[in-house]
Amino acid sequence: MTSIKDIAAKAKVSIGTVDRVLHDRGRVSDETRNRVQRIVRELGYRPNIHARNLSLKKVYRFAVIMPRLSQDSEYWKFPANGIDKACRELEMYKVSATYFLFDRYSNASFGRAFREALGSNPDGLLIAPVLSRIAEELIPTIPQGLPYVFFDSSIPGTDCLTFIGQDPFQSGLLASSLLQSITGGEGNVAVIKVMPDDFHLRERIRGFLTGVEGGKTMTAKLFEVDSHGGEPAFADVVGRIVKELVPLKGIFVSNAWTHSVARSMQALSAANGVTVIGYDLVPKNLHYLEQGLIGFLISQCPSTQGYEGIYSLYEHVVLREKVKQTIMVPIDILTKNNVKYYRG
Amino acid sequence: MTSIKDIAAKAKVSIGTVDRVLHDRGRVSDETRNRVQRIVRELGYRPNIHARNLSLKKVYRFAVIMPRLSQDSEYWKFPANGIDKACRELEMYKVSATYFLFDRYSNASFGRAFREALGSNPDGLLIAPVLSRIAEELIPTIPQGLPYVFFDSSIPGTDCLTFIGQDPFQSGLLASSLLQSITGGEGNVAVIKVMPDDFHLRERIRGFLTGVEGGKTMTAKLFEVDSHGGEPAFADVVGRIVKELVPLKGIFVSNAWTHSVARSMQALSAANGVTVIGYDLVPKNLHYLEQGLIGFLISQCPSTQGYEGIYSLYEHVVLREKVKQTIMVPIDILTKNNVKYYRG
DNA sequence: TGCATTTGCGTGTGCGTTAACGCATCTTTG
DNA sequence: CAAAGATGCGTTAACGCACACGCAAATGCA
Repeated sequence: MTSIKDIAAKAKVSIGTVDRVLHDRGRVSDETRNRVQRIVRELGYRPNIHARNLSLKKVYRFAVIMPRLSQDSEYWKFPANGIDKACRELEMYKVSATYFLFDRYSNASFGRAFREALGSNPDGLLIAPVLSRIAEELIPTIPQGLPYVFFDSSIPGTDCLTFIGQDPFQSGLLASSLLQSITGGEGNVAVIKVMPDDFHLRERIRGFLTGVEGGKTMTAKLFEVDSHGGEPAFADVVGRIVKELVPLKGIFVSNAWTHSVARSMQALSAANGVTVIGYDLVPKNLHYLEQGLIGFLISQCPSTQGYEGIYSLYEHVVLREKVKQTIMVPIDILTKNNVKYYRG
Repeated sequence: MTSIKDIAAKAKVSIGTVDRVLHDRGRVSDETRNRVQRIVRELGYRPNIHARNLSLKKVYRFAVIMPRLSQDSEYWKFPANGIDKACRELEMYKVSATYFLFDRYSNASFGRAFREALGSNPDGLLIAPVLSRIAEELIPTIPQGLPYVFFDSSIPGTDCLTFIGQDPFQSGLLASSLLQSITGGEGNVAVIKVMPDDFHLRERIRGFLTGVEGGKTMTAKLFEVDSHGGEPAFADVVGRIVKELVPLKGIFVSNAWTHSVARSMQALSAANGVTVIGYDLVPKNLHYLEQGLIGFLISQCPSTQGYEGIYSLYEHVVLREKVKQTIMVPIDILTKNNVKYYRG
């Protein structure tokens, strides 16, 4: 471990000069600066984090901009758990996170959260840009030099520090592959597109349909349902599915509303022989998975996403290390037999 | 954050006295000791980890006792990766690990590794007690107060700090459930028990058979194969399976030798319509999974096991915190469609 | 030339903990 | 009863870094 002292000795200057070079606070001649910088590189100097934290008074505050925790069947609680866990681990490094939550269906609400977050003068942003239209508009207003990390979904063309998420196309492909294994590659399956949709959700469906096309003789039919309609809307679409597709082998649901489909299937006594595949280990889905009314859930490691998001900011802002540009989380397959070992 | 200074002030003693009380190195009157201890409790004092590390010269060395990395189809490289990752993260806390590898099939070799590990005077042990007989014998010789963590498998009746592993029974149950979904709950499946076996492996098979019994009309037949016989032994048993069980719907392999089964199935051109389920993301299994000759692999998050093992020791020895008694890792289901997002 | 400002650098202090050291008091021992 | 040891406690120097301060020398400006 080379310390600032070793550098100073080798460069024949004082530690004060080395400090000025490292922190770029001027008052150093070009010649000295270059010499010190060369030696820093040569010795692979990395500041001792303990010494730094001992002397540093600065606290690091990260702003988290994401949907309200209760929305999407309480899905957002999971990323929040990961964020909280990371903050607990990094507490001694003076890292903290503040939430700015928005209504997942309101651009105005996103805008408010976004502005409030920036107004709090944070050291970094962790954003779930589920409302891509408004996010795309506001991202450029982030001050130069303020790092921001996307999780869940991304906004192309921005220079975010890191993106953490799942490959939605591949997850759809996986779902279709599972369903084909079970049906023997034959029969009717329904694809439920839950509206309002977003890029992520469309990619899942595209992946699923691509898988079906590449398979044998399984046929898939797309159904749309507006989630604002709540349970009745799902009951309605499931009713249509059961009537139209005979014999029905499986249903693919494009997001966490899977439980509403399972519930409707149960209500119609139509669940027998039909495999329901959907997304996310939210409490209601867990219930139907355990009952056997949902066959598989695909999980996108939401708490990991939150956790890694904070860590990415920490490594960049506090440790000043290079961080990964993208972190793809695993596509976890959950059944009633392994679900108890996943915590989201 | 209350510091040792605050305690000293409140107790009207010097920080030296507080330090002596905290570290229990005598030379303090009972009255003073009690007063200080009370204040420590009242103020909820926790040492500042940065200050501690800055002043501490002690390095923590953990000894890792596990099979040679090349064994079990290179399975053990994965836990080693997790261990290395943890060590990299904890490098600044002066934590390091030393490997003491043994031959997975030799009690004498385990004994040697064990004695060498103890001889190196470590601050903690991380052990994969795959040779349960000899391990059971040697564990009691661990000096009092030296913490040890088991991963992969456990030795009941010992007071290890933590056990990290997977529920093997449940993983077998999961495998049978997957196979029943695919076969529609009917037809013949083969169960391959790879010898020499151990508790873990037997539990997986017990789980699988329990699942089959609870199902519909699927019938399972058990086959044993000695892994010392290598590829020919597997070719032989697969030949028998294909001949005996007609029509064959699936094969469950109890450990990482799954690739040899897939290979033999391919050689016999008997892979069509047969779903092979086995364990562990070792390189050869990955290959056959991608080819579609292995349908599912069950992974036990081996790198996580190594990672968590080191962390458990770290938290106990360095931070002196309470740690979890058992950590059950998820039962990951891998297919060719999601495998690329798992790194073991 | 004289004075003010800037530039280049070294010094010193604080952060909280550890642990070696040392100074008084007592207590035991020959 | 003096010497030797034990007891109870305070003092202080690291540990590596951040940052304020201050002192010369160099430079600018009149």
